[in-house]
Amino acid sequence: MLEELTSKKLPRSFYSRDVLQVATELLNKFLVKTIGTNLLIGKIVEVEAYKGASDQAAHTYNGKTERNKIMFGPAGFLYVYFTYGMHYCCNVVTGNPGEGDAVLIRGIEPVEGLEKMAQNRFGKINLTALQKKNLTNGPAKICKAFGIARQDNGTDLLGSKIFIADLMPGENKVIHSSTRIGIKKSVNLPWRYFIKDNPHVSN
DNA sequence: CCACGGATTGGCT
DNA sequence: GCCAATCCGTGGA
Repeated sequence: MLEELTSKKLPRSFYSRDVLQVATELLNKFLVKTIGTNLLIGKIVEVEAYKGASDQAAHTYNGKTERNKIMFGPAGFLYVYFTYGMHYCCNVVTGNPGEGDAVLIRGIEPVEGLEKMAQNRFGKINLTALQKKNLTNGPAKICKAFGIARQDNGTDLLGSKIFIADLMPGENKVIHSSTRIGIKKSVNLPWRYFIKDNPHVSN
């Protein structure tokens, strides 16, 4: 299982492209986190692109700081930030070093490791229908379920700890786009992408 | 040095 | 539908 996943790991060249291109192509890919011999796997069904130079909503818009420096680094690394005093969200860095572009992962369909995700999110295994629906349909929920936090900021997605794999190449689902959620600047940019009718899309 | 508010969530009205 | 929770990075003084 892990060997097959590893063989389908996305290469650096996948991430080193325009952020909008990477964002749309991250849909239907599989986020993998290894915890010892256990695996957490989920299909990415909703993302948002943030583009440092031209996007006032991007954390990198006003230049490099201690907090956002990973976003200014090379593509294929994880940018994890802490917000609202209690939540973590994770992004995939794209493009060229110095650009400050990244894709926020906002919605995931659980595939493997359901019990571990449930335990991480709600502290129990048997979930109500509502809890199942709310397991990974939001950026901070995903981080909680996957156990992604501060210590994972700057993780190389070409390593073995956290990576993204193309398990079902050619799968052709309908992709929609819209404006982004929860921001107050650059509100009109249509840089949110999601798989139509998938129940694990937020909102 | 300090005040502000955020790429959110969940609980209560 | 509304709002509190809860922290720390950021930017202005």
